Order: sequence, then structure tokens, then C-alpha cells
Amino acid sequence: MNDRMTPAVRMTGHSQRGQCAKRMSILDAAADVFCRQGFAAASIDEIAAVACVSRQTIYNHYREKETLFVAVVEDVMNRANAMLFSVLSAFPDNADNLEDDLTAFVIRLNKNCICNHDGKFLRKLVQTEGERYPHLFESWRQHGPGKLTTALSALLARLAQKGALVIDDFDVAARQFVALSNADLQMMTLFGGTPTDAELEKAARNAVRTFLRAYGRPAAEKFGAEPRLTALSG
Amino acid sequence: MNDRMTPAVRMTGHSQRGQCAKRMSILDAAADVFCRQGFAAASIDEIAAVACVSRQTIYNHYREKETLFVAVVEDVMNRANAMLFSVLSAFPDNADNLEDDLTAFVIRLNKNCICNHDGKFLRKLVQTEGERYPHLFESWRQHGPGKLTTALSALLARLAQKGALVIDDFDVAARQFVALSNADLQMMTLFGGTPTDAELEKAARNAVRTFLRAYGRPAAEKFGAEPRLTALSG
DNA sequence: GACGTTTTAGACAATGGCGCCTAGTTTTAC
DNA sequence: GTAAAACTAGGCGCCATTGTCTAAAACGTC
Repeated sequence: MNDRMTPAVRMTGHSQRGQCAKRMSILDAAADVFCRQGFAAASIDEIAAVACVSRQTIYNHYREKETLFVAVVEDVMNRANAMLFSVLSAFPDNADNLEDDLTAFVIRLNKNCICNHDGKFLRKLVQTEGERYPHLFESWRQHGPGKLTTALSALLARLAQKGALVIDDFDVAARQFVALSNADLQMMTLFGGTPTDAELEKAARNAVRTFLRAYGRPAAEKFGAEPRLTALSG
Repeated sequence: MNDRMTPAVRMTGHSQRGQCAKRMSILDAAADVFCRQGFAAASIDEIAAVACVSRQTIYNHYREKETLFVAVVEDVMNRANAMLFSVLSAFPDNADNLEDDLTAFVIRLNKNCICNHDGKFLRKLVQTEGERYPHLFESWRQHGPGKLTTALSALLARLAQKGALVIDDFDVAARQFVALSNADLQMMTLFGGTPTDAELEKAARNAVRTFLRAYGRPAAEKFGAEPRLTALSG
């Protein structure tokens, strides 16, 4: 009977320690089962078993299966959104060592936003249940990839203004930057596999090198020129 | 005992014309419902209704739900595979007008292999049910994207040998070519939307332009030079 | 027109999940 | 220490679905 007493994942330790822990445990378990089975095939009993919680407790916190589902999606989306914001705030602002800085950024982006658990969960769920929940799809689109490309567009524009890049259409460049960043990993990420650090770095380096070949400074300045040639622009 | 009179795949239209039509009708309807609902949520009754066929007929042709599912996947995969082969066979072999030829190729690739009904169906299904049917995922990977990047790698190498491209790693370039081709469309394709011809052409042009900026002839020849400067290479 | 095959419509049991309820136990608050 | 709240285990009714079965009807062939 008591297969596992695993007391969930984390708890704050104050007053509603138990309740809060239960809630998080349920959310995590539900995310796991929903992601693996899809909404229809996921059973409340299995979620309860994974969460080490009685079925009634789930119905106590979330009125019905659908309520639990949207709560799970909201929870994961909030986490993913915060992480994306955090990663974006570290986009390189400096034209020195642009290739290395961009590579490091792509590594962080892939590792923490796209190839991580939440990112895969959201993509899979949107593709699986997006038809049944259009608002879910729209919300994911605006908060996830939409925000990413919009923000990247502005960040690339800043770099272009400093003379580090030559870009005609910032939105296109942003989408291509994301596409290149995932070119080597999307096959692996699509299904279970998680890339190793070596694979992450290789993928990022390939992506940034090609991106800079296309959008970097023209060849005349690129070869042997110091980055400070057009200094005052920043 | 006479479970199967099915004489393989197609017939000239004599005796069992009706049977073949029923089979195809069932396959099409099942593909539609499986794609929209997923395997678990798809009901045989709905498939029968969409196919305008009695439920018993489905159980007559396919022993159980699972049998029908794998038949559907095989069918769609065969179609998609044939289409991919057809599109790949039209990859530009000539270095003249490379940008236009590549753009036309990308348009065909997106239109007939990636943004079309079968392509979306397979991607969605692999992501939805790949965990339950690993062989399905593996088969799709090898026959679909795997074959695409492998073939593209060889085709790009041929162009590089003619001096039209400068590529260090053909596999990476092939993956990036595919990634760039879908950069503008994947958000639209991920869910219902089908891109218009104008969107298809714009996406292809953006992709090819960036790809050629990165892998095209070096800048010294690129700027203002006629493509015939090194004529004998073609 | 007779015959065999296929399809149809509906009924059928079996299964399993959802959502509710209750009785009993544990945890938390005061 | 006690009362309230939350949790557990299990049972229950309801409903949808799967897969089988049967009798009637449609189809094509001779």
C-alpha cells in the first residue's frame, strides 16, 4: 500500500506547509502524467498515485480534471516565462567577443528554456491539446516564442546599432537566430533525449558561427579589424 | 477464415472496387480523427461516422483500434515518403540562378512535405504517441527528417564541389538549411494554419538569402560580381 | 432470379474512468 | 488538549468506449 512516502519536492516550512506541499506535489505529478499520456489518456488515479496523494485530495484542490489541467499549464508557463525573462536579460550587450558571448547565450537559452523539462512539456502539450484549447495555444505563443522573438528582435537591433551586426529585417533575423539555435537539437529535443553539455555547446557554436557569417560585419571589416572602429555609436 | 482477400495495395477496379474504397475512406477518416483527438480520445464511432461506414466494417478490416492506428501511420508515412523523394529529386543541380532555384526548392519542400496535411499529421502524431510507440518515432525519424537531412547533405556537397557553396560541415549545413526554411513558418505550421503562397515564398526567400550569405561564394566574388566570373565551374 | 459476400444497424457484456460520498485517520490551529 | 480542517481509503452510480454478435439489407456475379 504505502509504495512511496516521498514527501513531494519542496516545502516552505511555515503554516500551510502540508497543503502547499500537496498542491505542488499534485501539480508536478499531473504535469508528468499529462505530458506522458496526454489529457484524455491521463487518469486521475495515476496522478494521485504519482503524487502520493489520495484521489479525493485532488478533487478537493481542483474541482475537476479540466481545472487541474489548466492549473498545471499555468504553473509550468509561469515558471518557463520567468526563466525565459532571466535568460533574455543576460543577452550580450557588448560587441567585444560577440561570438563567444552569443554562444554562451544560446547555450543558456537551449539549456534552460527550450531543451529543459518545462519547455518540452509546453511544446508537447500545445501540440497535443492546442486544438481543444485554443486559448492555451495562443497564450503559449504570446508568452513563449512570441516574446522570445520579439525580445530578440530588439536585442539584435541594439547590437546592429552598435555596428556589430548588419541586419535588414530584425524580426526575420530573430526568428532565424532561434531556428539556427535549435537546428542541431530539435530532433533530440522532440522526444525524450536531453542533450549533453558537449552537444549543447557544439550546437550553439554551429548556430552562432552561421548566424554571424550571415549577419556579422562585412568581410572588409571582419578580417583583422578592431571592434572599436565605430566606437561612439553605442 | 477468409479474413483477408486483400490482394496487396491497389487493384485495377474490377470486383473489389467497393472494398478498396471503404478501406481508403476508413484510413482517411481515422487519420483525421486520430490527428485531431489523439489515439486515446479518438473513438471508433466517430471514425465510422466520418468515414460514413458502419463500426462493424472497421472491425472487419482492422482487428482492433491499435491495428487501425498503425495502418493509418504506415499509410501516411508511405505517402509522405514518396512525396519527399519526389521533391528531393528536383533539388537544383546547377550553379546558375542558385538563389532562385533554391528558393523554388524550399517552396516546394515546405508546401508539399512540411506544411501539408501529412507532414503536420506525422509530426503531431509522433509527438503525441511517440512515447507509447517508440518504433513509430524511430521510423518517422529515419524516413522523414533523417532522410531529408542526409539527402540534403549530399546535395549540398554536390553544389559545393561545383564551387557554388563554401561548406565545411555538410551535415550541419543541411540541418541549418532545413531549420532556416522553417524559421518563418513553424509557428504557423505547428497548429492549424496553412501558409499562403505569398507567405511561403517570403519565408523561402528569407531562408535562402541568409543561407547563401553564410555559405555562398566568398564576399570578394559576391559583391557586384557576375556569376559567370568563374564560368567553367558549372 | 439465386447465391455468396459485404455492409449495416442495433443490442450486448465488459471495462475503466470520472466525480461524489462517507467513515475513519492524521495534521494543524488555538 | 481540543476542535477544526485536511487527508485517506474505499465504495458507488453514471457514462463512454471497446469489441462481439446477430439479423437484415445491399451489392456484385453467375
